[in-house]
Amino acid sequence: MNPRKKQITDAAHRLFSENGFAQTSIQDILDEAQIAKGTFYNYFASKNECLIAILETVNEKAERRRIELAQGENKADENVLVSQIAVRLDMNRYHNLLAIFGSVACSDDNDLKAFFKKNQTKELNWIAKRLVDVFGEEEARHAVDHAVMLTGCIHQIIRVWNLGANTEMATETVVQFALDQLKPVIREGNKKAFFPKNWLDLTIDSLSTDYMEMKQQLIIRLSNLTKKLEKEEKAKNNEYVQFLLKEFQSENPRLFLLESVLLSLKHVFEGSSYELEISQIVKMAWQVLDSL
Amino acid sequence: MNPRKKQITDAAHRLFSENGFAQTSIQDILDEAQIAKGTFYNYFASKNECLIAILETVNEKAERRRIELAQGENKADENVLVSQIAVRLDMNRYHNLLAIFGSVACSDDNDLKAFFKKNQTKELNWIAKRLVDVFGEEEARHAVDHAVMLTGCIHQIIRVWNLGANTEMATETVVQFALDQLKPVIREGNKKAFFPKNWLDLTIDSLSTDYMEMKQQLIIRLSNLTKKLEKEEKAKNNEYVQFLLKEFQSENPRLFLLESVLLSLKHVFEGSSYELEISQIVKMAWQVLDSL
DNA sequence: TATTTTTTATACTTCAAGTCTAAAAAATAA
DNA sequence: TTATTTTTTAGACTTGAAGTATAAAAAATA
Repeated sequence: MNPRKKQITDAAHRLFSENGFAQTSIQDILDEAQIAKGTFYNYFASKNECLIAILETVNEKAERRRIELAQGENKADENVLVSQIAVRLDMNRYHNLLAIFGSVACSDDNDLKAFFKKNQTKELNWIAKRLVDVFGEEEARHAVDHAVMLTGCIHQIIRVWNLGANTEMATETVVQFALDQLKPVIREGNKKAFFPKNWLDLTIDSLSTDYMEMKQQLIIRLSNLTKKLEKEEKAKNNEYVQFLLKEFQSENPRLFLLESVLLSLKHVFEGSSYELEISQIVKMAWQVLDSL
Repeated sequence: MNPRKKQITDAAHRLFSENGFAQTSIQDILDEAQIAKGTFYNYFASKNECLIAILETVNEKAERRRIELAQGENKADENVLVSQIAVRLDMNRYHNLLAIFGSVACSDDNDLKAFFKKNQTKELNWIAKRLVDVFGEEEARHAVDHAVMLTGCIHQIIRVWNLGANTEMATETVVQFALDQLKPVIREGNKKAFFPKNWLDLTIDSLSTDYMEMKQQLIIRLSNLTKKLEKEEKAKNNEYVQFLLKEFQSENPRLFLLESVLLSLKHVFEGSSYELEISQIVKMAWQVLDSL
């Protein structure tokens, strides 16, 4: 990273950790980093952008540490997983990020929101994958469900702990406890999954903020869907999808038509097994429409 | 509630729901409620106070609804519990409160923080109690653990669902799923509990913002502790506790002494079974010290 | 009707975010 | 080295929201 940029993020990082994100003004950062206002705005458009830069370095650090922890170990070793998960919690705590994660929900900055969404999705995906490593292939279909529950438990335990205690609980203890508790759930394999297959992958697709790219992905998903519907000979429902596909691909998509068809689409697929996929597609489509 | 106050909170409530808490300026509220700035500040010292007033009415509504749902039903009926838990989630969703809960973490308003802490503690306590209703007395020792995990799972599932879908998931479905998943955990009774006995009650004690009251509670807890230590003949450790008790009760507590003893206290009890209780007491004590 | 309380309109202060500019300093090219 | 370009600086300026202050009007109460 550009040394001046680093000088700024370092200063901001110190202040955010010590005093909190919302409590730190840009002026504070300027004073701490000993730079002029113009310089700051030369590198960042806002405090939020500066925060993203910081969080990215923290992410990289966490990722490296996780790789280190796995080095030379058996990837099915539960203890490795526990300490790997704890790495991120420790990072959060060390950098006082919990408070920041809170402030983000209140911010209406779309970039920042997208950043956090992407992060969370990545983290869950990673944990799901590792659960399969540890608990075997038969875990695959439920891995996302379990990753979600595991992280939910861990965070809530930490939150509640902090309600009443001022000592810090060792993160590994929490992770280990949550995992132990959930083991009977994980082992009980014959259950119906909550989240649809590939839920997180599909989610990631819709996280792009580049509308051209998003449109491409939308078209891909629509054409996949239409193929699937063709196979199942659901011609009636397929009409809608094919229409959307054609219209989105055309030179000048007619907005009013797309809007109208999107509105009906959800109703058409209500109750079908495609309901969820449709819901994601519709969401993406509206975003693309906004950009047209 | 005073009709004018209600007029203001109603307007604010509308705006918070529609546009979000952070996005609503006080001026917006004045316009919506058709009142002058002075009137607003006549009833609330800040936007946060206004928010608390709103949340209190929502709380009451949720509480009433839960009582209704239990009317004439068997309190051990799992389905009642599920819909009772869902009540609050529906409230949150209906009033768009999730975003608000986020913004609170970023606020440095102590009253607001205390309010949320108290709310969360109450909710967990309530769920823990109800878990005992449904799963029997043998659940008592683990009820808090399970309440924490259950709420953690529920919230995380909803969060992740909202990452990728734009349809709203029926809250009862989520609650039912989480509860079903956790049943093997709940039924496996012979585990070590994570949260100490009465954790939440103890936590509630430390939520008061009235320092006099807090001091009284601190004294009560110290004297309980010293009695317990006496029974166990831990004279050495008891010296510290008894000293603190006497000093806090004295007319003019010597701050420097208290500070110094509090610092050692944690080390003295490190590793003992009192570690957690001590940690809470120390936390309270520091708050009381701040007020002296 | 007289008095007190509440409400209003408006001006004011404070504070932080962010823009703009002209000059100084530093980096780079010739 | 000198000339040119880029980066940095200091500080003035705009905007917008929070919150304070005040005197007059309106409403409630005695």
